[in-house]
Amino acid sequence: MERRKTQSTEEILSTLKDTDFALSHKMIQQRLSIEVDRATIYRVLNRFLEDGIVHRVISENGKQYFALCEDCERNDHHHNHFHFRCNKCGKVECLAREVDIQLPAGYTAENINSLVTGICASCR
Amino acid sequence: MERRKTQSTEEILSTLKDTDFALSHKMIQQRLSIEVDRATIYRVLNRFLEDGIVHRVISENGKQYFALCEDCERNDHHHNHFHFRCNKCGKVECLAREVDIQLPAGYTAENINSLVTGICASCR
DNA sequence: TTTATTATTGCAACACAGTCGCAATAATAT
DNA sequence: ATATTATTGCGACTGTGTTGCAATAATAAA
Repeated sequence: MERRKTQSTEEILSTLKDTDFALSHKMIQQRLSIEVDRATIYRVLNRFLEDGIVHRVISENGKQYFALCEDCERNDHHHNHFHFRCNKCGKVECLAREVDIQLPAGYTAENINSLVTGICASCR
Repeated sequence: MERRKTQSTEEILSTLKDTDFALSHKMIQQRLSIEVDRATIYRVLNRFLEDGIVHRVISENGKQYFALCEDCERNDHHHNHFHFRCNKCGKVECLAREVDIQLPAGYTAENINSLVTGICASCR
């Protein structure tokens, strides 16, 4: 199953590259210079996820937000950093701070989703 | 706006008390001995939230899970603990470990949602 | 106990996120 | 230029959570 270079994927990727915070599918759609179907955006993003190009955060509003991976290798992701969503401007940022998980004995972690909501510095 | 003691609220509350992990609205509905409308369950839970009786976690599946507050005062909540959802049995547990938030300068936190998914000890 | 007040409920309808099947399209290989 | 098949758009669908409204029921007052 090879991946093909299409206008949609290119556009979505460059949108993500142009932004230094995480985006919901809707935010992405609005920023695209071409019209792309909702379902397609989700499919592209899910492909990016599989390929380790982006990571995903779930916010308290139940929505998915996507952001480019910074220093991830295909099989060595470290997305155990905190995220922050501003209740005013709605931006979801990746925070530098890492989450140090210490699970009880016998528990194994597969995924971490850590999000703090509040007011960001520029909205204060 | 006083609160009234109804069969629904009593049932939902005791369901939460009987369980040592967080429940989705559906899990609650299934555990009730009486039939309660979906909307009512949500309304009751949201009232509980307002009153500081329960706290809510959002999981990676986008669903809300509710659990009784343990040592919370009405105006002094500390829900900055981690949660864990098992990918096998689906249980969402509150972990003892607290999250120590250290936000960048100028940021203020209002809410924390920290969830780790994986496999729990009993499902391993 | 009866009556009045109003919080709560059930129902239906809704908004929204995310997914999926399918036929049409377009990117790559031949 | 042609064949292959990944990708797309469309529509339909599932599920979560919310809301308006009239009916019900819990409490207070008489």
